[in-house]
Amino acid sequence: MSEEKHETKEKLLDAAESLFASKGFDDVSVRELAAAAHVNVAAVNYHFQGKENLFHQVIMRRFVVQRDRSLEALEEVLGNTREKPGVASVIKALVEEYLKGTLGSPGGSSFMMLLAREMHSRHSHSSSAFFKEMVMPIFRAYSTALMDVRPCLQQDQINWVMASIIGQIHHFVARWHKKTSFDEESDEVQILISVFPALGQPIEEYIRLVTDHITAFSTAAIDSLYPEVTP
Amino acid sequence: MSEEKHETKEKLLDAAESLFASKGFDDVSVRELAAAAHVNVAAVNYHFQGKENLFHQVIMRRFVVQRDRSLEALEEVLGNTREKPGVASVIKALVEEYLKGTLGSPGGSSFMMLLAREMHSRHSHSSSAFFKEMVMPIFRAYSTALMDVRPCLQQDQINWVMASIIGQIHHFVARWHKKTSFDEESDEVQILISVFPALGQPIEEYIRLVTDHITAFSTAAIDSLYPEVTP
DNA sequence: GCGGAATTCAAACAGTTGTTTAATATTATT
DNA sequence: AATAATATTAAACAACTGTTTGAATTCCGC
Repeated sequence: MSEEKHETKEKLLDAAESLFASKGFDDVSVRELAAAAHVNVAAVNYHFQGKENLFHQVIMRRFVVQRDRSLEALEEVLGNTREKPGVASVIKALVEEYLKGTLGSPGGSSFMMLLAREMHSRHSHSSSAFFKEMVMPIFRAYSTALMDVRPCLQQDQINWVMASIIGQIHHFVARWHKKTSFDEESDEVQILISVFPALGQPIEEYIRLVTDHITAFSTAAIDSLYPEVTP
Repeated sequence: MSEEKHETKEKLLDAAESLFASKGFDDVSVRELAAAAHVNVAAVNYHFQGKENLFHQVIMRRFVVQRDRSLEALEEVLGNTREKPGVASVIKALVEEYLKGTLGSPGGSSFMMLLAREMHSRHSHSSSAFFKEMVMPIFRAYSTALMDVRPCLQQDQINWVMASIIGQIHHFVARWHKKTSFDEESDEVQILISVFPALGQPIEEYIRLVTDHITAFSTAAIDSLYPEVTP
């Protein structure tokens, strides 16, 4: 056969990624995972050591690429020597890369929602490691970038601003997730779209609109609250 | 006895509110609920018709007061005839009342996180009704209020702005929830506090700081993007 | 092709889940 | 006080959970 080398271990990871994303950790049984991967039930405990660990590895495999893409996008903006980057370009890089990573691939939004959901639950597993290795690097990189392009910003002020931006991003991701994970014709989704027409657009356009809004909104706030000191 | 009239139905509702809030829907068993309410297991199916419905009624009972408080707070601001209210006062009312309602009472943050979590899950039950009766009224009331105090704002622009504000609110609620629902001494919480010192404050101070920040941040953005047309 | 390790498999395990049953107790009505 | 409606109870139900077992199979270096 062609791709016979798809080991059961990877078949499980793939099936798990898709299933966990769409139904959450608790609502996927080990048997369901095994069936979707065309694999025996015991495989989950043989290759990984239990359902929890499988979940854990699924999360890691996916989020590592998101982290690296975010950091690369920032470097690209900062390394653009043609013109000195401003607050807007840093924010735009953060928002755009995050949205592309989360909403760009199929099931991406579900996956990020799942992550958010599971991070606030008693499955503390090594969520601390996840936090330190995945979340913090992005946070720090963009914080220092902001400090570079707007030197008058205090660390304290940056933390508040970053929180506001990330809060907005999550919210718009959640909105898209709600639209796609529910029945498109359902009552609730209809109302949601009617009150927020951007949701009716295709995903690329939605990403563009949201990126532009968050960037404009946040940049305006920063420029107004912490204006650049003119030399 | 004094308050003997505590029917099992209400005892169950009380116990369920507390338990659901701290552990989520799936992680609370019917037997656990019954035990906490000092009531027989079957009571949950006799008085309500299954666990799902009990959960549903718990949510409603709690959120109705939150909705009414939010609407009252807005009326109070708008009815203040001493001086014409501005964008800032409307936003402040929205943020402050929401934070007080969610973080003010014990287990409040858990409850709102639970709500957010469960709304994006296959428990579609009549979440549509919840959306229409609880979320939309608040959304509409504050939208029209914003339009009143800043007439040049288009409906479309208001929707974007409201999304940004609500996104920020949820994020700060989620941060507090994470701090309180985890072990205070845990690795992750320590990092979180170190990177965001406001979390180390008592809850009243946290609410005040967050309210002021979101209000200032969002007002600055609105004033800059959609300035008042001077007559 | 043989032998030993690595993998797959059906079956069983030990719990827990939400819900139902049928008997009992309580309350309200006549 | 007797009757009917309502509540409460312990026990059982059937279905599902994640995990383990031990035999059967496949793989791979020799």
